[in-house]
Amino acid sequence: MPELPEVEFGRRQLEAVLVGERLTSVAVFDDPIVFEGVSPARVVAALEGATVRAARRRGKHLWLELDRRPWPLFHFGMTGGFATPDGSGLQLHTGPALDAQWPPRFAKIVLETARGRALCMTNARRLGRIRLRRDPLCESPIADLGFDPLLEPPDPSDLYARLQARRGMLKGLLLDQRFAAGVGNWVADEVLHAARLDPRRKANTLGPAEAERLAEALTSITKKAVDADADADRYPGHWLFHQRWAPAEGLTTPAGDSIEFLTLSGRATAWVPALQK
DNA sequence: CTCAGTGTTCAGTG
DNA sequence: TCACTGAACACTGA
Repeated sequence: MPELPEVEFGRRQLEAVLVGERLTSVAVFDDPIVFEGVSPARVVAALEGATVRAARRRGKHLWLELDRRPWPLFHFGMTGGFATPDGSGLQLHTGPALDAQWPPRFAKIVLETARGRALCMTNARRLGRIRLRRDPLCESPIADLGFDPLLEPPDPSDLYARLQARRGMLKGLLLDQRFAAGVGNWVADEVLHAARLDPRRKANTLGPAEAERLAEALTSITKKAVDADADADRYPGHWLFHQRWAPAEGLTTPAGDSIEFLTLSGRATAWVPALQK
């Protein structure tokens, strides 16, 4: 998915549909990959009858706080999202848009509540994971995450110090979840675009002023995307986002600067050489 | 048929 | 051990 903005959208879905509700029916689709070998029976036993207290997010990870443990964790990998029977929900890379079909294609788990609400997680490419943890913040994988730009806006001088200790390219560093949690491929490019930094720059070559621009961009880009409900149509028109998905036709920004496309740190990368140094 | 792809992990290297 | 790179994973849709 699903990067920080889309995952936060998912958290709000969980909150709106499930918080305060008792889970009366849990249907699990047998998938040893998505469930990491945890048996369907164990997942059902953990959730059925429990009441949802809260929906939390850190980086690209989501979890539900229940009135008993363990708690379920959700990670989407590169595809999927949550869906409800009314056909709403944000689905990424799952092919056809949600339709009347329920549960939808690629459903991995369906949760139903005592008051008749329902929510389902889909995951077409099976790179996502559903896990059970007793204390998510203190256990892998969430315990290994770096700062979340929304939950813990980085202090510019702290960020500068951490950049000094890194020799790799900014692009690769931003994608490292132990460095900054929730930054994915398009967010990384958008942040570097906003901070006017070349994605190939080595982290330890940045000056304090550049580190400050990076810190500011990390919070402002993620905040704006979340405020727009991860709806690309509501993202500011000058964002690189609008051009990066169609390189063939969008080789320049609205301002007329050319956009460069290259694979960096193994990911498709877009930037504007005239602006990003 | 081939290939890219909004993520993560692991093996290999320095 | 750490930091970094690139391949692998699994699957859909163009």
